[in-house]
Amino acid sequence: MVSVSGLALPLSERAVMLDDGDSLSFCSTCAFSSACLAEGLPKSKLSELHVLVEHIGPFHEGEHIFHEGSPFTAIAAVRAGTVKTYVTDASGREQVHGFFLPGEVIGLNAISHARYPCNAIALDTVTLCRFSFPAMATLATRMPGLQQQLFRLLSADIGKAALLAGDYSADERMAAFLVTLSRRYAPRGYSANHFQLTMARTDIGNYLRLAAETVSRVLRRFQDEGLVHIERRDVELIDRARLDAMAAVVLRN
Amino acid sequence: MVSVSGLALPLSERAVMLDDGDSLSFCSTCAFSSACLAEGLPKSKLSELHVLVEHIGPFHEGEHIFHEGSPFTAIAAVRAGTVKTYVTDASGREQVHGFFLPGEVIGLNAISHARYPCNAIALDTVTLCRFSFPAMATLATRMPGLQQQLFRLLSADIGKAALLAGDYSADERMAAFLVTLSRRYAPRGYSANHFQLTMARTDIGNYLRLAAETVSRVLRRFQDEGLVHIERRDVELIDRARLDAMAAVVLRN
DNA sequence: CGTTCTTTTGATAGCTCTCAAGTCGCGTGG
DNA sequence: CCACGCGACTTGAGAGCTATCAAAAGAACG
Repeated sequence: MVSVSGLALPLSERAVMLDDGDSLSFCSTCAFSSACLAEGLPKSKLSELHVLVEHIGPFHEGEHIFHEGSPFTAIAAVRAGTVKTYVTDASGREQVHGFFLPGEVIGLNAISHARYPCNAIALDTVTLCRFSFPAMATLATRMPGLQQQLFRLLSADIGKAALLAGDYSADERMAAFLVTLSRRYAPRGYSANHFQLTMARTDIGNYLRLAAETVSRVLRRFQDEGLVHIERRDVELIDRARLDAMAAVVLRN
Repeated sequence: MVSVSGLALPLSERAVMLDDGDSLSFCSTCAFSSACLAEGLPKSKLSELHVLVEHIGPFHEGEHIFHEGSPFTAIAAVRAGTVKTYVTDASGREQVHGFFLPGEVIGLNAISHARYPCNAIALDTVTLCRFSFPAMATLATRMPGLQQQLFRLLSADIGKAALLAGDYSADERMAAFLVTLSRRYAPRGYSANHFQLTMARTDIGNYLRLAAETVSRVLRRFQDEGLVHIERRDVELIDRARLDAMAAVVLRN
């Protein structure tokens, strides 16, 4: 829980990484790819965007990327690893807001209050692309495509937050969770039906608003019913059709 | 449920209202006021923004303002009345996403998919300020203040959606609902502790993810405990301190 | 190889939902 | 003006889903 001293504001203070040579293969799957890699844009503008980007990390499991209440300076795209965002309520219980996989953007909900409204922590080894938000907003006035992309990202996050707000059964929530993970992993080159959970059962429960025990029981039953095969954090989706059907109630498709 | 023919796309098709002379007193409480009324801006730019605005309505109780799946063209600020946004799930049950009071903005969650992801319906007589979004985005590239305002509005909506997603008791949800209404009415010139509910118990339940009967019971108990005085849709907050305390669990302040 | 955390499994309790009936208010029409 | 009818709201009883408490099994780590 306690952050390592000196890393209290890591998203703004961390040393920039040397180029690891993997930029391009990552960028093509990132949420900013259409802006970063836009082929129709003049090279001068593209380089302006790339100048904004700082590769930071690695953050190790349990390290915080930002804390609730810290001044907002930057958003960041996940390059590698998984980030969990969460808040701790009055009674000390954790409420997980979301998990962010490679290519996804953290910090968007901090714009309105100029402070991060939640904590962000690395669930495994995480590297990030950091974008100074003031600089990015300024650039967006000259790059309508970038502005559009930011509007779209923000708007999409409104919808994501609304999804889990519905009153669904434990089964529906769990199915939606698994299917969503699959749909986010697949386009990034991971297997759609076989992946590793990077978060604990407790985290899943705090995200889905279920007790960790309920998570365990539902997964057990899903396995008994032939929907999935699960061993520790290794997940294989077996009956994808039925899972999709259960998840559809939540995901609306 | 069925929209009056010819009004299927009212937000984009409705006739523009004549100026009712009340623009300024409304605008000062609207979410765009800082942009619309910005005093530091050149008059040329201000007039550009005002040109974007179309006053539309009135919509009467039960009339739809937009439908789920309709092409997204515009966002709108509520001028008068209350708007409810909702979706209907597979089993035919309504999930209310939010209530929008005068000064608040609807349609922001439609940007990412270029379609409205939910329905919007008037709970009483509603008038709106319509903003063509493409035009507004274009203007935002020349008005950094407007762009900032849009980013902030979008970002704030992410947080609003996340609030109700937590697992709170019926009492906490209801207290948060009442306190939030009060806090939104007050700065718009309404009484902070005495106001009318514009929505049915059913709507409140579908918003808070409670059965309508539970809403009724909780309100009854709040009254028995001296927290509020309620008669039909007339609400008076009595013990504001205790209500705030209960709501704080949800609202995080 | 012991310690610790994670996960699983079981038993019980509790909150809220569902079903059902009854009350109230309001608009309509006689 | 009043009776009627419909929808909104209230109130009660019982069931169900999930949380909580408790304990044990299993994996990870030094």
